[in-house]
Amino acid sequence: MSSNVREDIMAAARRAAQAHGYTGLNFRELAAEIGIKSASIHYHLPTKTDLGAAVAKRYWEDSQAVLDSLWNDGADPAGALRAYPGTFRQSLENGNRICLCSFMSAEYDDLPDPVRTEVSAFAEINLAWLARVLAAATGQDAAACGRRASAIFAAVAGAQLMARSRADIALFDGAIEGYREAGLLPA
Amino acid sequence: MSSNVREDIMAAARRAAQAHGYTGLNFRELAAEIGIKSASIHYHLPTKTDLGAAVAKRYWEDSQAVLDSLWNDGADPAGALRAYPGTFRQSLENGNRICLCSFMSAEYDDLPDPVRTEVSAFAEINLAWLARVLAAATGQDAAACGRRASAIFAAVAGAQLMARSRADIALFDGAIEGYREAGLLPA
DNA sequence: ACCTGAACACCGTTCAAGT
DNA sequence: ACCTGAACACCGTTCAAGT
Repeated sequence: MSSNVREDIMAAARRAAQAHGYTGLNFRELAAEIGIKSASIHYHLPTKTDLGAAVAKRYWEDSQAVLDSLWNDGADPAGALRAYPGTFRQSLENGNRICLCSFMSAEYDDLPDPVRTEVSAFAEINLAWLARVLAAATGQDAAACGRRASAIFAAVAGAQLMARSRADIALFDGAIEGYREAGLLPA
Repeated sequence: MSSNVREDIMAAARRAAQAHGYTGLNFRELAAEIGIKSASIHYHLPTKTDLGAAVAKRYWEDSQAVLDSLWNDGADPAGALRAYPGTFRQSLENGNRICLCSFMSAEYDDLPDPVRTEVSAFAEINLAWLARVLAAATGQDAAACGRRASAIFAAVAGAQLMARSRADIALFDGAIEGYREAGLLPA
């Protein structure tokens, strides 16, 4: 069995980053949580940049898998669209956390390039998935689906951010309901 | 003339917080920008909590004034609604910055209570303004306008965040256009 | 292979002391 | 009233030494 420690670091760093961001990530707290010394982390992930990039990459890979399990050229694209906000709701359920990439988007100015790359990838896979689902659900052209995908992605991330600021998941549900009533999301 | 220094601190802190957040706010850089020593800032704003709360309070007060100048029980509520995303666009135009309160919403876990209070106030005045404008524009009941206000506020903040993550203001415009096409915002 | 203590250079925050 | 020196706590990183 190869390193469980590296996986433990990745998991703890992901949870921490979803609550405190890249800036708020620190080796000493991470190490204490895992039960090793902070210097040991550097054996697995040499620098903070490496850690941040690895965590963000894993994050969008996991998200990609979740989205693919939700819909992948199958039936019921409208149902997948209806379920999409739920993938963001989970972070709030999990200790009022938010999307790792939303937090890191705010921190854009202070992000090393390798981390920025992975944050962009998260947006890209969400946008691409939404555009494909929208095309299947509505039959509209690629440009229209792209704009709509962009609108839905930004809107759902925004709802999550607003809910976090009050530590109230009902605010998330309210905003999503508002999107449905307005026609941005399917009822 | 009372303290210009305090105003200089407030202005520099606001710009910094819109780019680096509350955590990224630091006395030494602020001081260097103003031309005093970092310890001197504490004479005007005793703690980082005081600074953060003062800056966030000023931020929503200024926003309130901007919104009131945009619409205050006058004619053309639909026009005011159309202009609303522009108030968020300005931050992006200003060095790819974002709403101070969006950044601080992400940082919720690390915010002292007095700062949280002012962050909440920003959301409240936006929500209240939007609900009033929507009521005037659509004639719908208070509950429906409240949900719609919540949806618009979250969506516009989300569009801003997404645009920052790519340093591309066209992504903001694209998402807003998507909201219009979907019917969340008036065309 | 994997972990650690100790040290390094650096930085934000605080407060007693200065003028 | 207004400002600062200096101490303090904490950070990411390195590296020699340990198992």
